[in-house]
Amino acid sequence: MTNASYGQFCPVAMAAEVLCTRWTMVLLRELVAGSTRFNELRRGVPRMSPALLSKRLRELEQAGVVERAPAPGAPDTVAYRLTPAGRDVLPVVEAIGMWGQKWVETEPSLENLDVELLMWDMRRNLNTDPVPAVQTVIEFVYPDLPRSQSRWWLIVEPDRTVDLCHVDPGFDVDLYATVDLRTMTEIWMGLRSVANAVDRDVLVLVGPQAMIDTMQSWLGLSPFAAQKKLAS
Amino acid sequence: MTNASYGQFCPVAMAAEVLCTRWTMVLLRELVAGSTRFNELRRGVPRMSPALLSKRLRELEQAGVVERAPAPGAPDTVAYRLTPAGRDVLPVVEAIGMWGQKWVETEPSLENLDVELLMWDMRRNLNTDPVPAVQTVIEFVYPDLPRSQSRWWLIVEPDRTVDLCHVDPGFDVDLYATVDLRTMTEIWMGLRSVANAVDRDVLVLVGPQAMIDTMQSWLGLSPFAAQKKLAS
DNA sequence: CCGGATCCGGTTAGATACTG
DNA sequence: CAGTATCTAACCGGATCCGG
Repeated sequence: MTNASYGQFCPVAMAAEVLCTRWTMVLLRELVAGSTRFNELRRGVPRMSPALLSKRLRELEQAGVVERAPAPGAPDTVAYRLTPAGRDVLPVVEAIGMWGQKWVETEPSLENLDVELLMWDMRRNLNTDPVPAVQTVIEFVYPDLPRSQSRWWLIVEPDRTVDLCHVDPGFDVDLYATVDLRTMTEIWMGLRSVANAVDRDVLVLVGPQAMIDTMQSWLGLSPFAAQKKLAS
Repeated sequence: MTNASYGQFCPVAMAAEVLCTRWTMVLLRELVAGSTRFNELRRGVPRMSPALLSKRLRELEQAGVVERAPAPGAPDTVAYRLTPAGRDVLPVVEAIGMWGQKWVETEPSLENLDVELLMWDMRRNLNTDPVPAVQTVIEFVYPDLPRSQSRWWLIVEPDRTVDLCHVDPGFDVDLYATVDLRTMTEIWMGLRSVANAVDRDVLVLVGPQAMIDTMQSWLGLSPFAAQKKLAS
């Protein structure tokens, strides 16, 4: 209907009609990662226009990949959730991510840094297991960014949920990390280790030695890290 | 350059910029399957315009996924081959194909039948192991198609190479298969078994009983069959 | 035949603003 | 919060043509 189809009965072509339109795979990554609200999805794909996002969500709904439902707790708003078919795109997203991590030249895309996207992803992928079971606050300071974007707080609650603030929440800070955006992005992508960044003084950590020593593990990294090199 | 990028450093987004533009995944399927020549690729994606095919091949070359080289035996023409990065898209193509086989409604796409595409894929995916090591000729007759498209010959040479003809090659035929295009497509996609089609008289096989009995295995099916149902 | 290039009309996507 | 509306730029499909 909206898309002219590839006109093939091959499963690859049939799936590509649904999954390989512009922005769709990136949107699916957001859904797989657990975002459900329209504006939550928008934060994950900030350069996608809301009109196109709305259109893609409707197409995915039509294809049986997502379903719209009233949001729990706010029945007058909408939550988008993956159907069983949608949850089954996880292997596809993983395969694509693995390929990208292994084979795409990172230099050009390291020009497109976005601190909000980075912090948002860190919030989502933080590995809370090694973090003590009391409220823990980590402040990130990016001296190279304008003041309005230079300070971020990750708050791990005792129940292991993670909050992200970009205004001072007023809690005591357990660990300070001062770093430039590019370095932090490289670490998060698995292109560089915490230890290496500390050694070269591009990442400065202030806090309990135990947290510093385990940072590499609780950072969690992107699900695609460990795929390539650690350019050490 | 040609595509506005997603502007994200996430591996999924970076890979999707390269792999998830229109027609690209279907083209990669052809390359993974072993096609190398421009017009050979065109036969695999008959509804893709040659201009766009040319453009995509250049983009994939630029991305390090394919490489152009003089064709062996015809040095004034071109062969497109996958690089190591290109061969590594196989898991992606497989994941997408598996998802399509499992989750895409087949009814609409069964409207887009194409006998040439089907026979071309059969030629490529025929499992020659169970076929005797002498020249073996199988004739497919599609009574529902116009005369110019109704008869096809698959020739398995003693060295296990497979040729496809749509004009009578004049060889003795070992096995005749009379079938309608939709049924044969369903069988090839794994949506229906040979035995079921024979039972319902929509597939008529004439030839040695041994070949008939093993047809389900030497047909080979698409690499994605066996993923779902056999709607029996 | 092979390997494209060129032109043109229709569709899709991006940017920005706005609304219930 | 959850989208529309509108306008413009980019892309795509289809046909045709061209040099070896």
